Amino acid sequence: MNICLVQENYHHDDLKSELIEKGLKLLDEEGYEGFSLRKVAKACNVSHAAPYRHFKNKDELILAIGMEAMAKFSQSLQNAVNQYPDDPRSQLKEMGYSYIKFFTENPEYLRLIFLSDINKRINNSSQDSNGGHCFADKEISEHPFEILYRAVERYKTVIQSNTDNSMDQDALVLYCWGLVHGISILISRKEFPYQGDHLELARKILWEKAFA
Amino acid sequence: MNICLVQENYHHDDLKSELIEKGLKLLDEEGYEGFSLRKVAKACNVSHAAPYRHFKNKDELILAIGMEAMAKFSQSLQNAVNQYPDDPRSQLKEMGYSYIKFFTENPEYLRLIFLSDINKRINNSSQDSNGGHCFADKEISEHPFEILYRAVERYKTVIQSNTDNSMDQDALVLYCWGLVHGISILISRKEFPYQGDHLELARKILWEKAFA
DNA sequence: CCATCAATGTTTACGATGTTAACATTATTA
DNA sequence: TAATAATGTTAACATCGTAAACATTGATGG
Repeated sequence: MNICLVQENYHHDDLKSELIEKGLKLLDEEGYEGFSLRKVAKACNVSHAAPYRHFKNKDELILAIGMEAMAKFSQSLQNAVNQYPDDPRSQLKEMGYSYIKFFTENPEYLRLIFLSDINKRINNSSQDSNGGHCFADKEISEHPFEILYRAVERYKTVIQSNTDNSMDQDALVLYCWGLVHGISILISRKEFPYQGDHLELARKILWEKAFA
Repeated sequence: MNICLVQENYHHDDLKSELIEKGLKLLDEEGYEGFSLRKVAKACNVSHAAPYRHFKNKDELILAIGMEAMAKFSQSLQNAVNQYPDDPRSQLKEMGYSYIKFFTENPEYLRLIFLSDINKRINNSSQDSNGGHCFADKEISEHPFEILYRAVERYKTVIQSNTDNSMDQDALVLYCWGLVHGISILISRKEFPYQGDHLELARKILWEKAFA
């Protein structure tokens, strides 16, 4: 009955992955508050203590789910950059737009990343041992922040050759990151009252003002 | 023993206020995760079911606490504006700085406002009946968003007379709000890696770039 | 091929929590 | 002063995270 290419685990073929997958689904359906270990276990047809064989506790499972979301996020940002191989300014614009679009389309991911301390955990573990290029055991390109950071670096060379803008790198990164992060949150959480296409408005801001 | 000017309630003089007050304290001390109705009740020397006489459920208490925080926040923004009675640009700069400073100094408030759906609740209730100038039964000046919105309005008249900046009001508000909101979150949650005075960096961004 | 063992899943139990219902007490008021 | 509404308490229940004891299964070495 159970056809599976990679029979990594026995009893339940790769329960670990299924917990993450079903957990992400539960998170989407019931939101962060409605999320519980026991529900995830039930969704996997498994006793409520089974997850403890794969995750130290609830936070560890949420962290793993967050890694999954973060990987998709990184991929989305990287795709945006790749659209403009030789145009740092457009790279940054498109990446900013993707940033906002991602969280607008996945509001629960935003909650997840905000609530769990994923970012801090990732930053810590990346300093530890593996040079910062690994999300737990999930093979992944990069931390979203690194993608953004380097995009800003390239952007900086462009705007400095044109105008004599003297913002240093740190300030510029905080400016760019803060802007897209804040807009993402306001739109995603529907805190910005506006009758119209929020994403279009955001796009206009990035293209015509912030990163123009 | 119990000396109190306003004996609003009997058994326990004004338990409702004390629940909010002790709740805010608990939130500061133990964070959002460590917050529980029963702990708050215990902090007030009251049975764990007593809060239900004053709040429909846990969320309602958290909402009330959030209102309290929001009122402080509004006050902080208003103070910033008042520093520059006749200079819209400086008003916006100073308000943006206060915005960031407030959340940097009260990280738990940020979590609170983010986690509870305070903003949405306020927006809804402000459309209902009272014209948007009331936080539940807490008398308060204004919703922080309104203060910001009107500051941007005034700012807009200034920048349009100087340059021919054609951003419409909505875009400009989202730009300003998103920027300070995002920077607040990144700094408050220590997600922005920087060895230096974060607040100074933020101030520089607002003064020399974003709202210059 | 079988015995051992580690990996994985189950059952049971415990304490904390949110919530409700039934009851008790106090302040207000008719 | 009696009735009533407001407020607080106690008891109970379901859910939850977590841990310990136990069971089962797949892998491994003789």
